[in-house]
Amino acid sequence: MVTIDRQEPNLGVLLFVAYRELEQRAHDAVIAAGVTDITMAQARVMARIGAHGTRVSDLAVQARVTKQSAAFLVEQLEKAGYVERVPDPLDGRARLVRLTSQSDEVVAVANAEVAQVLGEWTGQVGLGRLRQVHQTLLELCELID
Amino acid sequence: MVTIDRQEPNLGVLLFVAYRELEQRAHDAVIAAGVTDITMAQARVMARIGAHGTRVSDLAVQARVTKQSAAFLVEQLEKAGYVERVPDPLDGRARLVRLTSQSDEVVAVANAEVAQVLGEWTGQVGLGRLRQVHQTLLELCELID
DNA sequence: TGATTTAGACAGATTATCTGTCTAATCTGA
DNA sequence: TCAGATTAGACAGATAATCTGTCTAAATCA
Repeated sequence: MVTIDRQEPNLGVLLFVAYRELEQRAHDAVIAAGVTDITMAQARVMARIGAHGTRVSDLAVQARVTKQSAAFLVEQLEKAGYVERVPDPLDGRARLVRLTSQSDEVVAVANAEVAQVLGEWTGQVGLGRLRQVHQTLLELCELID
Repeated sequence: MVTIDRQEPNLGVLLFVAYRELEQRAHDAVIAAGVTDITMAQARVMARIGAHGTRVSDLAVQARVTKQSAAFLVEQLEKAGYVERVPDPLDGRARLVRLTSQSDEVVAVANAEVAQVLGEWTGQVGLGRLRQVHQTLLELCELID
């Protein structure tokens, strides 16, 4: 019997709070920078688009939504000009979703705010322990995915 | 400049994956146990109800939604019999949301599945490192909340 | 090559979420 | 003490996000 938990707040809540803080702060920063037409759900999908493009079905898996939901969000982002869809040269059925240059500023602002938050977190627990968390979660995610 | 990140997958994504795995596995287990009328959003609120009851506005803050959204989810849970609302003896405006005995089985199943997942995670990274993550997140959440 | 799987599009329904407004109770400060 | 500000929650309405189900075309597999 593993007894890491049982006392509140449990690990699930803690993971949620930390995850949500990072997401909300990044989103708030983007809004503050004048980009007001990207929702959190859209941003969640956007954040999972790889450098060379990602399929909608892969985005769906990574964002933990159905592919229909992911497709809906990608459609909004495309209409707003933040992403484009190009044919996948390796698979005639598929299309790769890619960030457009219009997203560059958004990504930069979001990354800067994430760095800011991580700085605050480092001030609280130290860089070593934050890196331990990162490394451990990395190994856990390998198990999960 | 903090450089814990910059390489994918970043900490935000890792936190999301771990959080979501725990939440989804717990929810799946509850469904598998025959309780099919609790949604993930409802469960998210339910999981934040304290032993002696919690106000809707506090649930809203903890679940990171508006109090209207929290009230809506509590209303569904109340209709389904999983929670009840009682007057708060300390504040005439407020009502405390409490779990009913009908929730006992749900909580037990969810807790058992969480323990199962944590066991799997322990197998992957060891108990010590999992506890480190828990402790560090605890301190980060103090900063955040 | 025929059967199965996969990627995505399309349609429709439901759920979750928000903003805005209102009342009553509590708290605060002069 | 009391008037103003704040807080808890209810009510209404709108929008966003999400799901299930179905379909076609392309790829994979046996």
